[in-house]
Amino acid sequence: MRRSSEDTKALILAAARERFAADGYERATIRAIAADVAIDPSMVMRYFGNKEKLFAAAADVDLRFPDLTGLPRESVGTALVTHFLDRWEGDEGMMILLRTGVTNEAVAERLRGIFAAQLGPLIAALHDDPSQAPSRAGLAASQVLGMALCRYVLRLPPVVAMSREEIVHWLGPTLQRYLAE
Amino acid sequence: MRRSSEDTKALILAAARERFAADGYERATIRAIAADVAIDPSMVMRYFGNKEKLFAAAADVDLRFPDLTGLPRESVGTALVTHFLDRWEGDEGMMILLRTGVTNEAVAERLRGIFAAQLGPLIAALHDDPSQAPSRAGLAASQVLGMALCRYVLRLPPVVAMSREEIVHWLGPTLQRYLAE
DNA sequence: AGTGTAGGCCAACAACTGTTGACATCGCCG
DNA sequence: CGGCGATGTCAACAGTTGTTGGCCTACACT
Repeated sequence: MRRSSEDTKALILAAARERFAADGYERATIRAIAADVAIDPSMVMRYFGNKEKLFAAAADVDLRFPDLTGLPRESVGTALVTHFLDRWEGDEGMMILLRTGVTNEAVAERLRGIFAAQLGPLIAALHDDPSQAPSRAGLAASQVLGMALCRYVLRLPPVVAMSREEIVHWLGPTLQRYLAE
Repeated sequence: MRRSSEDTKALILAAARERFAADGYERATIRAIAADVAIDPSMVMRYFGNKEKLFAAAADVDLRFPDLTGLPRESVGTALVTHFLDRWEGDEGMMILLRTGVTNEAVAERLRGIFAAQLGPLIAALHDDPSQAPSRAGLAASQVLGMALCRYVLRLPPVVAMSREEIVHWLGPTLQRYLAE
């Protein structure tokens, strides 16, 4: 029985996500991805055109920011932390963006775009004076991304060892202050 | 007039630092570094053996943590922020470690070592109950590294636009809470 | 002036990369 | 049964990378 075109395309994409998340853009080779699916590298080219397009498909993730407007104002901090922990542990998308964004200017630009288009407005809606919103969003991003960096990328042992509750307990008030105070 | 051996070696090292800081390990090629110094790539090999050793020389940075024990207890937070801002703006060492540590396991391991050997004890000395020190150090690292990531690596515009004073104003209390409360 | 040597260049290597085009084979449909 | 399109393989390409060894050449010293 042969696989359908869509099936192998999905297999390739899954393998590519893993490789890009684990190794970054340069070290995730098309040959390695193809080997993971036990397939010829030329298949990857046929289905995705070239490496850049394959990466674009693999890195097409939706941050799915939650709607904070319905929440009691004093709990936006914890809400954001828990959401991001879920997001990071859910799939490899976040890891891909961070691992590659650090050395790939195009991805960094994309992160700036996501940040400005999605997180900024979200924060702006919370506050009376919207002029402070970008700075506040930036501060929040720094703490959230820093936690992700230490826990999921650099794997600092004490940070890995912390429970979700501990992280929420410590980061919640920080984000609360950055966002709403 | 010919250059002395030590001179060119220093030139190569300086160019390597720039390239590794700007491009990361993979994309910083020996040929590019050599071209920056207007020299033949084989010279780089002669002076540093191979690329790994060149990188080791370029990434041999000292974090130079400050001595917090003499400080009034309530100002350790701001002291740590200002120190790290200085450190990041001083030379390329920090940038090299972060850019490469994200995709290079050996550098990540080294960061874990630095963290455990230098930041951990520093924090432990501040607190009565030393069992909490690793978690606290991890939290502090997450905020400091996250700020560096957003400001110097990803260059999120609002974070870049913030002044040193603003950053100290916002991060100081956060670190103070993580470290000493 | 002759010579040894430190500093530097050149050409080439093997390995690896993304990418391409020609060829094989399975399975459906007439 | 025969053919044809979809699925997949093979071999090779051109470029880049780290790395090597042989060669040149300016300069200090006798």
